[in-house]
Amino acid sequence: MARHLEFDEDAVLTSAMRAFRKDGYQRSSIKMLEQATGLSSGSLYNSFGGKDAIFQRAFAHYNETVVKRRIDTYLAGRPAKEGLTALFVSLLDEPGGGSVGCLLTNSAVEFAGGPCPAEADLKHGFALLRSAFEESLVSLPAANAERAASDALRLLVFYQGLLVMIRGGADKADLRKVIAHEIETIIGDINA
Amino acid sequence: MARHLEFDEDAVLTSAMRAFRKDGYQRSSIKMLEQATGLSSGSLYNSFGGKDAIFQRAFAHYNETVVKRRIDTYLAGRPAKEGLTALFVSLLDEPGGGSVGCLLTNSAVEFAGGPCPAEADLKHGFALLRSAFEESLVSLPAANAERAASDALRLLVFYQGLLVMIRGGADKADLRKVIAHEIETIIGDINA
DNA sequence: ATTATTTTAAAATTACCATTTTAGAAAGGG
DNA sequence: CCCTTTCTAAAATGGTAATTTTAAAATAAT
Repeated sequence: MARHLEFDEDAVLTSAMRAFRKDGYQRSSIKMLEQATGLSSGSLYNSFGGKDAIFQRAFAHYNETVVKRRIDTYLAGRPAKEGLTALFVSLLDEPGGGSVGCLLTNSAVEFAGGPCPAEADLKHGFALLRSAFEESLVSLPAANAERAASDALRLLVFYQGLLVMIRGGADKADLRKVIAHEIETIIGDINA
Repeated sequence: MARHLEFDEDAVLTSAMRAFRKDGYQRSSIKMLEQATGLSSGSLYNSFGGKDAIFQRAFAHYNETVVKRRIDTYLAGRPAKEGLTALFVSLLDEPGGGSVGCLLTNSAVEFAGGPCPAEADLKHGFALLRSAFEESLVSLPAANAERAASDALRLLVFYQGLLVMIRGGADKADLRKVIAHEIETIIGDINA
């Protein structure tokens, strides 16, 4: 047989993920991925197959780590209002002021013209968030299943818009107020 | 003196705008812009200066035509609820099912890492929408100026999120329901 | 220790991109 | 009618992209 891989795949995917989050798929060149991961292009191609494949793996890694952790940290076993507010506010306070970027938002926009190399992961990421929002909402005492499903999508729309406006340079304090209003009215409406 | 321009600048900007909306700045190569506009690269460079300049001009054109027309068509002299609903729903029904894309959304995301060649136009486009939303909301009988300003940003966040989710392939009927709920609660809240 | 096999690094390849240059065609003032 | 200016088209340039190939280093079973 032969030797083992010399690098930690998880660490490489995390680095690649960071590059894609910050600069998008197209602007992240192989050269930048070499610098970000510490691997040479030869190793990257040998280990993953190509840029598309690296992106796909990094995207899956994003869903499994960033998205799921975010859901777990803020929503799991917490009252809906408190958890959702904390989750949305946390988007404002990301290291670098949200400048890391959301792979879901970025990819939905970047690949709107054609197919995304991680199409399934994109859909899956959206579904993860939507289900988590829905689960949080149905836990409310006065919850209605059908309405929770619709409001979960509404929160997802709001979530994506928030990330766009953060990237667009909107004022953080203003957005904080907007988050409070949005969540209050959605939950207030359910309880009404 | 010398001869005149042989093409219609407005028509060229409209074509370039369409290309940028559909494929973004980076993916719209000069070759594609040649095909879209019918001009050769020589003429494009001679007339506009370069890709950045074409983008900037196309962006300004987008604000002046698409954004302003949209505001005028749906919000001018109409009750807030009716106008805003019509405006947001119209995003779903764009030719190609919203696949043309919004230059504001796309650019905010595409240029989040660095500077946008049309930075001022990007800010201006956001401001146009935000002011229009605000104006629509302050016209409500029970309006409060401060709250209207905040709710206008909230609508802008929602607007951007909607465009992301349209590009991300969300179900149109579901989004229609979400739009109705969002506008109803914002306006209901003001009247309450 | 040898050898087969894989990893790695670096150079080579191929393609495309933005831009410039060059050469030629088309005005409009004199 | 001519000649300068500006427009257009096409080829040329320089850079960078993704990927492949080549060669060397490393490893693990025999």
